[in-house]
Amino acid sequence: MGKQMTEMLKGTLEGIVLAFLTGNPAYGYEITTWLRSQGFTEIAEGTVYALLVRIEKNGLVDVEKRPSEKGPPRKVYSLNADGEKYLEEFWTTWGFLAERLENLRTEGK
Amino acid sequence: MGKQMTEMLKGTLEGIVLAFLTGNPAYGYEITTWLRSQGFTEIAEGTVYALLVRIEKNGLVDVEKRPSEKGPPRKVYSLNADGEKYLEEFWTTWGFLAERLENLRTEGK
DNA sequence: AGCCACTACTCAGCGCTACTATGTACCGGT
DNA sequence: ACCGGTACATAGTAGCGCTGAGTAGTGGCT
Repeated sequence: MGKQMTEMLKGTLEGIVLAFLTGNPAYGYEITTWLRSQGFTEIAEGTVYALLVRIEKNGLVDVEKRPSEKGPPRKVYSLNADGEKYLEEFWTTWGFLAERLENLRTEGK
Repeated sequence: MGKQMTEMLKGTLEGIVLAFLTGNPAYGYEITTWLRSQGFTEIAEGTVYALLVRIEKNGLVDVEKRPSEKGPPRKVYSLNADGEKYLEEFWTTWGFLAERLENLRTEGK
């Protein structure tokens, strides 16, 4: 993956996943597949699982184990109240940053 | 500083500084002051100087030492050809990310 | 003279996140 | 028996921004 993208994903990947989870419970493998379909073709599986462990530990998601038709049981993650609040803050932070950068890109300075 | 902002700045702060430097040579203290005026009130001085050392080492900027009216001599940084190229790639990367996030925010998924 | 504020740069050590690389495990088709 | 697809896990690494401290020069105030 490009080094720039790797660095830029820090902080944003978490928001992306939480946003995807909004009203849409999903499991790790599914999230990875979705990310790839969105153009994040080089995001490693391990990265996603590590992120899921983290947001679970931080209490942003609820987890439910479900048997799979194929392969090992799935861990289905869904956004809880704390996660929604955290996601709101994420959008605020990102909104500020995006606005500043958009200004820089268009105006020059 | 908010933890989310800290993480999100990784990768983007560099681009912000490089963008500021476009056609506008500046020194560390000046850049710090400008960042604060842009709303990045909590970015530490040390962070900026470390970033400047890094982009200099990576050959993205040229440096010129100039005496100051007040205080120690200034190190004035200006974007060079490699820096401009790097900045272009930054905008491409950021553009992709911003588009994906904007979709997520508005559409839902 | 002594003190303080502002200007200006430096550096060691830390925390966090994404990546790399590898391993485990279940199932179906051939 | 083997392979490919599904599904999860984890130890170790690299990179970036932050913390906290230090060094130095200038000018103003008392």
